Amino acid sequence: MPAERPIAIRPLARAELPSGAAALARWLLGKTLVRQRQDGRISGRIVETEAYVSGDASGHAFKGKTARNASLFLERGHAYVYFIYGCWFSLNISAGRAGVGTGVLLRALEPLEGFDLMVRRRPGAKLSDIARGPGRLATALGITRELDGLDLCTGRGALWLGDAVRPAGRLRRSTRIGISRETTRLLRFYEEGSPFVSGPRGR
DNA sequence: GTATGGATGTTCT
DNA sequence: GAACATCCATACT
Repeated sequence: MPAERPIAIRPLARAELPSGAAALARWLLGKTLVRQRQDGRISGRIVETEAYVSGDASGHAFKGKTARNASLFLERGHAYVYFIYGCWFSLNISAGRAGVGTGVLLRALEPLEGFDLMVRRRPGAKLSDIARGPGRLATALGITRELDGLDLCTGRGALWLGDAVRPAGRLRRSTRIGISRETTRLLRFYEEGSPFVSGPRGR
């Protein structure tokens, strides 16, 4: 809901982030993503993530480092933004040591601040749909390639990670969505019962 | 409520 | 030329 004043959000330091995509993906649930724009601040609780682990055939880093996926090979806590299906951006967070190539896809947010700013980019969307799904999340927050490679552990700037403002609920896991390889691995994590999670009612 | 298919651009074969 | 970590409108039950 739109807050009159900014919520107090404590920035996360890199040392706090677990290393490894699966560990980071679980740990990020309940944490806060903050998008600072000219016209104000957008923030949300992370309620759904997917891990793309090292050596994972469905991960973009699988075939090695290229110009496109270079940000996945940065030390954990950096943004990897890519363009997909000709229409959408997706936001990932690198999860390993420098040079490894692993990350966490952010799939859905529960809005905390800046709902009006999100609606401006996704006219007509309901609160519960505004950042439900990776493409919608990126659109609602105005995330584009410009943010690719950004360090999210600075506590300031255009995009950064903050601590949970409310503890994460019960954690659930499932197979990942929208991939054609390594489809049986349980590397999608989400908060149980959250209406802000993508997919048909849990899974 | 679910199912289907089109749109769109970048990357890599 | 194909595949792609998706979304939305439309057409159904």
